[in-house]
Amino acid sequence: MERPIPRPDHAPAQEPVLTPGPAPRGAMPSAFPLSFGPSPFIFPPCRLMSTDRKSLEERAQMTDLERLRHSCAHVMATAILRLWPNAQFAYGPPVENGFYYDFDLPDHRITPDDFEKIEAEMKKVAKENQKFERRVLTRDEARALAESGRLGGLAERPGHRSVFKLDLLDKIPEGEEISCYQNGDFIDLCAGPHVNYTSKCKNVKLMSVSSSYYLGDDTKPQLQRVYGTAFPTPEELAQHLHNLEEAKKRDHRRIGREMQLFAVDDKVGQGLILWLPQGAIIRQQLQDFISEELRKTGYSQVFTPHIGKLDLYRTSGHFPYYQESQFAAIPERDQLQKLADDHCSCAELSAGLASGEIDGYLLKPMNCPHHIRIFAQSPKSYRDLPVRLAEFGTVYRWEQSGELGGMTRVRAFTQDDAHLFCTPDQVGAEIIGCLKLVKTVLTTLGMNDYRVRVSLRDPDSSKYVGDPANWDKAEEALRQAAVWLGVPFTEEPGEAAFYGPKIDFVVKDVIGREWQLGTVQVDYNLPERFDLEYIGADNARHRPVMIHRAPFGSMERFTGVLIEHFAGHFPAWLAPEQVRVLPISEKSEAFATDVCTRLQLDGRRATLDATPDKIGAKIRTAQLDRVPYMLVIGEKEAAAGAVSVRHAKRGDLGVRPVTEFLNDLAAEVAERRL
RNA sequence: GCCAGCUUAGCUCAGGGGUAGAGCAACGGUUUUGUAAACCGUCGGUCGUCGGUUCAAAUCCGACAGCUGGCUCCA
Repeated sequence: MERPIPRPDHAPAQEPVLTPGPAPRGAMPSAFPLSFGPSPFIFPPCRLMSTDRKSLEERAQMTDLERLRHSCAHVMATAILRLWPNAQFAYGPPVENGFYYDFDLPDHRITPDDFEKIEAEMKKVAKENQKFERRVLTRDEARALAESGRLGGLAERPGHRSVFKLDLLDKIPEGEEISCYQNGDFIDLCAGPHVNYTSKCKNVKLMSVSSSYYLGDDTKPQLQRVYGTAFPTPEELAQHLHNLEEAKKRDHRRIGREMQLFAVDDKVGQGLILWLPQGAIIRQQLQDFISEELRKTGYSQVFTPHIGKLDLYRTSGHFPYYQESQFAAIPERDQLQKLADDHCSCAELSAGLASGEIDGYLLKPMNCPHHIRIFAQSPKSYRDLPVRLAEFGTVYRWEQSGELGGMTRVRAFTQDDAHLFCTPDQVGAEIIGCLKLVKTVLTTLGMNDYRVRVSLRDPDSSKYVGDPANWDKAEEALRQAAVWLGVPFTEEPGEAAFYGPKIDFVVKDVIGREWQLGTVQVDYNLPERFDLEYIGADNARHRPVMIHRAPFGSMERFTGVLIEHFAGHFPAWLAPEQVRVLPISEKSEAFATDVCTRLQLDGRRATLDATPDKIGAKIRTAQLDRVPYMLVIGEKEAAAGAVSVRHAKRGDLGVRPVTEFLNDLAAEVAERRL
């Protein structure tokens, strides 16, 4: 899992760049400049997880619900063993929405069709009301049980050692207490805690089956994993299942299709988002909003191309270190032809591209090298700093096909990117500036349900680039900025990348998965690699500090999260269609057309529903299309020069003069009211 | 990439070795309508693609593509 940490003094070309090697999985390596780390910025499909081993004390702090679910995992294992006695269990923790157990079962593949059978067996185990009994073991006793196949089994299983339990046993540090839990015939290596009797494990439902690698490591054996959920009462279980159904209705993929916001077309390619006209409106509004804020806060907007020379990314380090996360390099046409004439092999081509003997281009995985070269276009004085370069820059990442899906896990995405070049003394103020921007935008959108992670350096380590005094200042600035934000935050020492500390914003999607949105990262490394400098007040050359920031990560992911946040009911300023004018009959159609035209002239996105439907049907259609404002117009309104206003969420708002409605809506849009 | 499940009309889905089904949408007509569904009719699919088994394949088998979930929130 640990990757070598690229240091500026390492020669990139000496790395074994051509051996594909295991792709980084799960927690992405956090070691690269801006970065292919667990940042969105950065890497779309990264979900968050901690890799620290929990202490026994921490484990004992399980909530009651977690304890119940953990016990349910044991009950499920018991049931599965009754059906397939040869199952080898690995581990079965409680997780956020339930529990799972990983096991190897060579003679049978579990499918959802088996759930009924397993659940029935689980109900029997619950009915038998077995007691969960804890026993402390010596390492030798535990080992003997595992050797006989007894651990994670209903009986001794000659010839079937408890292989995973043996391995897990080895992972328990010397001096830590080793214990097992028994319910009925089932004995499992387990730190606990558990509920007292299996009768508590009645309200259970198996949810899904999947595969997983042992320890999440794709070089280890592949196991089957069954997910389940459990609650103290049947009512809570039913409520949970109901909530899941409701959540599915807000899934951005479903709403995106219903509202025709975006599409993924397999003729274009997996993980490549097509913004449909309706979705493009939303994105354009968001970008306009962000750009407006950037102008107010002293950013300069730039544009850069979608590719750059390979050498640029050799210098930045992206190409050598993250090759497996990028689209393949594009060789120069002339050189390619020459190589073809020489009957050069693909291996030679790869090696040539890696070593630099063959020139080429790369679809850009990040915007920073381009921005760095913009900074370097002219000599800089300390008076020029900070330089803030912003771009809605589209970047391309090679994700494994199984990782792709929706707008949150894609292969091409547009970052609301910016790079700030400043003096070490300016870092604190710049960080605060970034956070203010984030807060402005998130507040405007009513998104208050997020948390923040502050990644700090490990004080005992010497692996970091840059002056420790500057790190201290930057870390303190990040911490203060997090406090100032006023949302829950955690400080995570040792989680900083080698090149600088950072702050990440984390939100949950409707299915409860956590995603990183934005990030603000301090970088002492890239200025070094690109030999950036400015002339200080002392007339000497100094190295600037860079800050990477993408408050929303990517427009794709952010829009996906927004769709779910609003369940498709966007505020008027974002809504693809803001107003639908609904004449009651043809008698009032002329006036309705007039109103619609006035709305359009006023800059509103308005349409007229001239179908022969009755008003109830028109309202229903507009409602299902999630149009925020409906204007009902009959003969009364036409006579009075008025409209009857109905809001999709707030219902009937009464009859108002046309001009009043026009002005109010214009103000609502201009102020970006929710 | 790997494992599992899935792919039938624009959408949601039923069916299933022997002439392809429903609702909604779309289109045409009748209705001139007051805050979440008027009525009648019409159109629409080589059942993801390719190959195999069979007298016969949407159905069974295989490959491929795509979609969905998962791939240590540690005994």
